[in-house]
Amino acid sequence: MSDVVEPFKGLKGSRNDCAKCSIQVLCLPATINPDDFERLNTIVQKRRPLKRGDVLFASGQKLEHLYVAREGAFKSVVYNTEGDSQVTGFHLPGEILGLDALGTSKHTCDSVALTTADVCEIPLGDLEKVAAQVPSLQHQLLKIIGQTINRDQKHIEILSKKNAHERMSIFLHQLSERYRQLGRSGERFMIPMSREDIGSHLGLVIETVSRTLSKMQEDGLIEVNGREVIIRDLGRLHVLAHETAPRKSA
Amino acid sequence: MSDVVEPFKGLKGSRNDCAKCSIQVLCLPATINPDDFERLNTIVQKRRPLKRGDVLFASGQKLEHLYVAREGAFKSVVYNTEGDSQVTGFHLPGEILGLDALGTSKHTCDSVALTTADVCEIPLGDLEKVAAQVPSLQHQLLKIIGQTINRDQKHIEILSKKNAHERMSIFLHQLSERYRQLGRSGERFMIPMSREDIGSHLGLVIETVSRTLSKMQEDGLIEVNGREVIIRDLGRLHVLAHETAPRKSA
DNA sequence: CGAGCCCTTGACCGAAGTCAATGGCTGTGG
DNA sequence: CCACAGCCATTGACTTCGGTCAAGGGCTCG
Repeated sequence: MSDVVEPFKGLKGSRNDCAKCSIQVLCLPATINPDDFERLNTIVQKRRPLKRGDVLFASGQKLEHLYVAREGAFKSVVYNTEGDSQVTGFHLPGEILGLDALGTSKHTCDSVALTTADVCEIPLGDLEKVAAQVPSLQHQLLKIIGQTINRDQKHIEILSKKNAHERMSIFLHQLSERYRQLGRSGERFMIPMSREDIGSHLGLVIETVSRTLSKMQEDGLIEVNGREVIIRDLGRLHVLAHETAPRKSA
Repeated sequence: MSDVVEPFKGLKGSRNDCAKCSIQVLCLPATINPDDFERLNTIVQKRRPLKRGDVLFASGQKLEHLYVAREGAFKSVVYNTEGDSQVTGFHLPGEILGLDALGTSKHTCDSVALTTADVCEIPLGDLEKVAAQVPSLQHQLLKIIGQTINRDQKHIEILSKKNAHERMSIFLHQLSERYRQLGRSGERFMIPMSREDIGSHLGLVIETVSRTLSKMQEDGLIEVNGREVIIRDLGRLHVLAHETAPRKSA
């Protein structure tokens, strides 16, 4: 299922494989020398195994660690007072979790495992200290955070301008792309989230998600069977996901 | 029009008033000692006056500085290939501009002055260096960035769950709150942006923005006259903006 | 004082939400 | 092993919010 986090064959003496993982996220493509590597290594404390439905951190909790997803999938969920929820993002291996709390030092969302999952834990205080000593790390940290901002802004764009079919195309295309980059198949995969989660994330109701998937299947774009998706026409999906087909007046 | 950026009466010897301004944003409420202040002071290079429509930075430009808005208002706009645009955010005095470029080192949006405006300029490279030496500054920087992320996520929530009336209520309420915090009136203000800009930001067309404002006026919630807005019932606006009145199934 | 914006208002229409029925799966207990 | 409960997903019929199209009014600037 995952030969994903297996690089850094050249680096010996790492305390655990989790350090490799966080290094991969935090330092690539920045260069890092063995000394600095070891320094970062010592602060990546441990990993946590989680099972489906487990909460990695909950809204309101004090920010103590950042996490790097190693394996499995997560969703970020915010709850309004009435208990209705909103999925603000999905997270796959190699992505960073916990940035939501940087602003207030308290988490603003729940992070929930969608599958069996596994993360590395990096105490933020320690990370800040090391970052202050290792310029490339500091820079890379800012970069990763910046990418999170870019992703959010892209999502804002989608939600304010795209219709249901476009949203689903973009969603599937992004998912495919992320799996591909993880070295898995980008053409055939199990989606880890429910229709409900997808709908919440895309600002659609579950029925619309379902109908849209059926339509895409009719059109020969994909094949769906429950949580299994096969992309039949990746080229066309790419076009649909990127074309400037505005809903609402441009 | 603005007695906004006038604090720090106790700090003498600052090279320019712009340093005060950026200090206010970057270091409050963190403590900073005079030495560190002076160090930060030296990197805040200059300020730029802009007039309505001027572009502070454009999409694709290399990231060189962060900016702190001192006076006036800005919008962030992204353009898709076809030239249709999307307003991703509005920025008032005291807010930071340019974070969009942290991820790729290139700006991903245009920042356009909506009014006569004024900013401080902080070279990012220098800022990183000083931040590495001043832990409280580094921490504060992360905090501000985190707040940007939180704001984006809030916006995502609005766009995926709120109807037109709720969006406008939230928009007006936020604007009122921001002006209040700047020491201006939160009950009577000129909105610096066009209906077009508002609509783009909220995922609505201009006609809907207009109609909704008219409806709110009918209801005695506000008074509108072109760009001038008077909040007539701030309490009710607050309720409308915060109540959990879901569009789409909770 | 006329052109060009920006904004408002009305009439109409369609995409997506709501409500409701049905059809698998999965797991549990008799 | 079957039956039944509880999800989750699909599909259809109907409704509605907000987008589209069109006309007109008011400001500003040249």
